[in-house]
Amino acid sequence: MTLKPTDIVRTRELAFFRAASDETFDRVMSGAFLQRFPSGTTLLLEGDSVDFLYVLLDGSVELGAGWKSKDTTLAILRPVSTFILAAVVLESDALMSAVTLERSEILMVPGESIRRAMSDDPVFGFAISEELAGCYRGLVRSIKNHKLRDSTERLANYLMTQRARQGETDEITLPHEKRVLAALLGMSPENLSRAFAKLSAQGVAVDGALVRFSKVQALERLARPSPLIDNHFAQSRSQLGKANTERQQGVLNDPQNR
Amino acid sequence: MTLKPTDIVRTRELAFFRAASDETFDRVMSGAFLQRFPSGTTLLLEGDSVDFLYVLLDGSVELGAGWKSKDTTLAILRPVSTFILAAVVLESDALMSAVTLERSEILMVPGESIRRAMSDDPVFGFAISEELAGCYRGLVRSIKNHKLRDSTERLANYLMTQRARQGETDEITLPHEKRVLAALLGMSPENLSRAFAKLSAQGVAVDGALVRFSKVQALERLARPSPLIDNHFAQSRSQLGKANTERQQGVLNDPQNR
DNA sequence: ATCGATCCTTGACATTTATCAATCCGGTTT
DNA sequence: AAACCGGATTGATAAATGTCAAGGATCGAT
Repeated sequence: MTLKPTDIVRTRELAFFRAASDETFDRVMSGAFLQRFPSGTTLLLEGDSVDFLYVLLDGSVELGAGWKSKDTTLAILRPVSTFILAAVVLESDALMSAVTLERSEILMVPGESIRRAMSDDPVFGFAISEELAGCYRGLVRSIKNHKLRDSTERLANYLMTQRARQGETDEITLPHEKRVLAALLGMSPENLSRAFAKLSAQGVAVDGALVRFSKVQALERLARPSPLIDNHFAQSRSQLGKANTERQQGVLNDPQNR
Repeated sequence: MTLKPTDIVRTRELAFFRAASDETFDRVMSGAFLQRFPSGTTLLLEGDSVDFLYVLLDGSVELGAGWKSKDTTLAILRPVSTFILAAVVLESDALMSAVTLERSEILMVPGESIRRAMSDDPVFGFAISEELAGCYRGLVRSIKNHKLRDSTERLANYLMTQRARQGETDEITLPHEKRVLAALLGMSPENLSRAFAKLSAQGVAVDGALVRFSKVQALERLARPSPLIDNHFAQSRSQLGKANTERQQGVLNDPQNR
């Protein structure tokens, strides 16, 4: 599949590619190629040795892992974002599996190109460090979210985050099926239903994918969002001098979340 | 507190300092200084803006976080290791608190020195990326450990890891108080006691800090350690061509664990 | 030797979450 | 319209974990 100009533009939206010189960028992209996958495709299994950086340009991808017949979702990615960067930098095996949740368009960049560019272009190298640091901090937030909050509190904060992203309105649309959302929040679908039911006391009304808030303050009092866990404390778009590369891994990796 | 030659040597044990040229290393260290802290000292609170890379040279440090009157331990560090590297790279606030668990010796390196060296010395910059990638993968392992295993399984795997590190013997010494160990494994001290009791069926006998194994195979069958979660699958020391920079964050950050 | 502090253990109980089964609902096919 | 399907909900139950309280072991200081 050949690369269209529009794919190039979207790829360059990534903070660490924006930091690269044109020369570096062109050299990295010269070995890259685009692939389209149907929904439900396993892109990689944990333990696979892969030497490509994956760039999700369209669709969505679930990162997960399993052990002893149990499975868990670690993150859901939306465009434009990358995955298995850490494995590429260290030339090691993937620790997570990746499965498409819908038809997806994915750019595959040879790992060697990335590593060479890091060595050749210190600005690019620094930007990769920033990206990795952001991913790391996203994981720290995710762990705190899981270890410090019960399922209802996680849902409440998820709703507050969505609300912040969808414009502080009192009606939002859930971007995933509820069972996917449940996996993302680390609970069973049954418990997600019950968590929604509990939040009716805080004025949360669910109708399919639509969620309406009638008592935002009560919800916020329960959610108690924190800038040290949640990443929606909008540096307003304008004052965003330095790109925020942090990822809300394990809660939602959203391109707005830079 | 002035820097002794031995401190310099120990600091250089860090993979990313070993990668640096002498010139880079000297420049980074020129602004650094050593501090000694008694046990129980809070080095930083989550949310603090700090611009130092902390290098633990002696003692041990607990990284933790809290929310709504709850607290959790994220990792326990032993020499030689660093913390808040990600915050330094991104010039942002700490997401975790750090408290000394014993009298500790800590080298503090100005963040600006690190960032400048990353830009000036691409080899050093690359090594920092490797370090960050290793920390990231350590956190992924930690999340998998917590979401896929129950408390008894986590303890069983912790014991297997310690056994591997202490030389595949059938008697090991726990390196922490049991309540610290409980926090590290994400359970209450009470449940740690019960988990030990359950493992007596697998031939685990506890006597204070001493743990004896009489049925290693049974224990291993329950623990089912995996190279995709646990990091003790010894690349034997000799074939260790490339340093393994991965950190077992949240389980134990051990200097052997490179 | 005794006291006291700290840590560990144990039991009873509450809470949280998962699991299983049944049902419901919306949309599509026949 | 009837049948059907997948996802979502609800209820009942079980398992895992946390909390509270009491008691026991250990160690150091007096």
